[in-house]
Amino acid sequence: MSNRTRILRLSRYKNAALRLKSLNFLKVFSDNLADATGVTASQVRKDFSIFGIEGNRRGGYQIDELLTQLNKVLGKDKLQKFIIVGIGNLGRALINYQGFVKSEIKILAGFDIDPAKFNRKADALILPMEELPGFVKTNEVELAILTVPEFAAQEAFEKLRNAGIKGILNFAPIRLKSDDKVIVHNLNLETEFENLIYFVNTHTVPQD
Amino acid sequence: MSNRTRILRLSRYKNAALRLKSLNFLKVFSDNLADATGVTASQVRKDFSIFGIEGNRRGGYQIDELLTQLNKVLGKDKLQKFIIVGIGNLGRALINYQGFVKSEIKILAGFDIDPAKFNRKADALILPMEELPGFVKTNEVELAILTVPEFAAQEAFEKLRNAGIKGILNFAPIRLKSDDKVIVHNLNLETEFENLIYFVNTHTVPQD
DNA sequence: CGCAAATTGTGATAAAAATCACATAATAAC
DNA sequence: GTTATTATGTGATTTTTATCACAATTTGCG
Repeated sequence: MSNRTRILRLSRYKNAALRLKSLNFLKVFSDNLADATGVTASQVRKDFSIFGIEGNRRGGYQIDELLTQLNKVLGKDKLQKFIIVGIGNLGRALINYQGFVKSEIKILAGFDIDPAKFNRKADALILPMEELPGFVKTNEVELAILTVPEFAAQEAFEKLRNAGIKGILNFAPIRLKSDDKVIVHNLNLETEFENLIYFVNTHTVPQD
Repeated sequence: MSNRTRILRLSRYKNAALRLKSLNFLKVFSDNLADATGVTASQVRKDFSIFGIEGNRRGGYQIDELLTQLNKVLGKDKLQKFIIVGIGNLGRALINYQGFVKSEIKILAGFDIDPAKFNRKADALILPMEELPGFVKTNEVELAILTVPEFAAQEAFEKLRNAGIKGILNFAPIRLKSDDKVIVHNLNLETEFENLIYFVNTHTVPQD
């Protein structure tokens, strides 16, 4: 009882709660979160109930308490260290992205095979692939982002697997052959574009 | 009978078929596509059947014919023109991304409020926001990508809406208030990261 | 040509996800 | 302190989505 869409919704609730907190709200109700995220109020409550997150009848949810619990469920109560393989346009953008700094996500280093991209400065460390296994071990990294071209994806994936990486966010447009040692989450930008195109062309409104 | 996940799967089938075509395959069976995309063969057939895509019993699907039909359903039988608003790390990466060139997706121009980012060269046109409505009209653009910071998202959205944009791929971490004139597809990278973190931390395997 | 093998297409069935609806509890008002 | 009001939490129900299973059809082979 823990599918992907439900977890995605928990993330959204957390973001909505954070925004309300920044507006000095102290408590929040299921229908506030529902409005902010575009689901029904009972969906919110059901999701919470499945993860044992409780509020007070009539009193709603204390935002601070709620955030603590959501972060705990989502594993954001501790720093999550990533590396990134493939420093093209997208890889570079992610490494420079400032949106994660306030959250518990940190991209420690990038890796590439192109010496022209290497960079030993601490703020945007880019290292040769050969150093990947050592780096992963020393820094106890479990998570990786894969932003290499399609033809290089499977090989890069094997290297990450062998280095002991446990989870990969894969932007390469290919389904990686994996056993269940490594969890791969695929995110294909072209597919997302196509999805939007479909709904615009058919004038139908998807329920997000 | 046309939800988002089903359309996402059609995109994946298309990508898988393209890959097989590049390996000189002429026909493909539902279980090939199933293997390549990680679903069941009957799911593939059911998806096709819902969109009236037919193969031959015993003969499978002719790849060329299948691609034509999938592209038609997905609206990729004609060029889809995008603009992009917000030229930060991610916006710049998408504008420079080469992955779309072979597909029917083209990003015509970027828009920003920062004069330092303006660029009138044809290959990576970046214009001031004031020129957006005119550009959209002249070039008959219906689709946009929104990569501005959270605080600027709602305002940028209104401008896109007023300019006549019909669909928006929104990377800003906020749910935009919209009527049904504009279709908004939200894609929050932090949420995707959190999703992976959850499944790695809980050692559960999501069915992708 | 006729039989065997393989694959589709889809109605029936099962599983999963979302919504409903209401008893239960907390809060506020007087 | 009693009553009225407002939210939650969750079992029951409905809706949606996916799988099963098999008849129908095509292809290949002797």
